[in-house]
Amino acid sequence: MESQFGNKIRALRETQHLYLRQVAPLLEMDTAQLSKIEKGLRQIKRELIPILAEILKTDKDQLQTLWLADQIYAVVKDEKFANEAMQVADKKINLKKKKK
Amino acid sequence: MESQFGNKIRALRETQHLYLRQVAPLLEMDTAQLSKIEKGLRQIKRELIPILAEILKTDKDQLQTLWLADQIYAVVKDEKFANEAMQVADKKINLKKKKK
DNA sequence: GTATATTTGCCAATACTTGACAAGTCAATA
DNA sequence: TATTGACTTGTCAAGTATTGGCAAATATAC
Repeated sequence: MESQFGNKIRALRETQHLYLRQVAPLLEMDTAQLSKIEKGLRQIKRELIPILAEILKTDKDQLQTLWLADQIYAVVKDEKFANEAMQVADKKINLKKKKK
Repeated sequence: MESQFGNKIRALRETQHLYLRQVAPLLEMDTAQLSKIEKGLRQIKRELIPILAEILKTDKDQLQTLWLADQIYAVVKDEKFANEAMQVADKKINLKKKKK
């Protein structure tokens, strides 16, 4: 259930001695929600990531990457052919990139 | 919108000269639904894949892998850091495997 | 034209996710 | 041991998203 994204933002928040109570309102949510997000029980909305990156003075691209990795992981985690499927998906992504 | 899974099962169905009308009822759906699945406009339920594999006399693991690749692709397709995120996710999957 | 195969559009029904709040735990400390 | 502050958990209505089923449209062949 735990998420890399959640772990990361919790670590960042804690090293900066910020409380949920301080961060949550900046994201227009309550502490319960943010707590769940940090523990991987809820998804943060994608559009809040850049805002959060700013609050936590960190790189938004890295946060976005972690967030996306969690999404992927959620899809493949119990799948026997996760690796194979990732390869297939990867091939398609890179084909797409070439096209541009 | 098109899917690798959909393309595959359509190809298999056609080479075997089967009609939607023949296959759909075996999956307890109507032709419209199966048509949409083949075109990638709908998801097939995961548990139907083995049944479909049998109908189409093909390897269920391969179908499952394609299906999963489509799921992954749907998550990452418009993401700038798709590749990086896949790497991160991959690492986590393989960690998990080691644990067992 | 008719017949058969497939596709499309719609929308009610279902399933899934979220937001909001209240009540809970835990740790520190008066 | 009562109080306070930080965080967590549970619940559930409200909000979103997805699906199933049907009817109508289109396509192809004869």
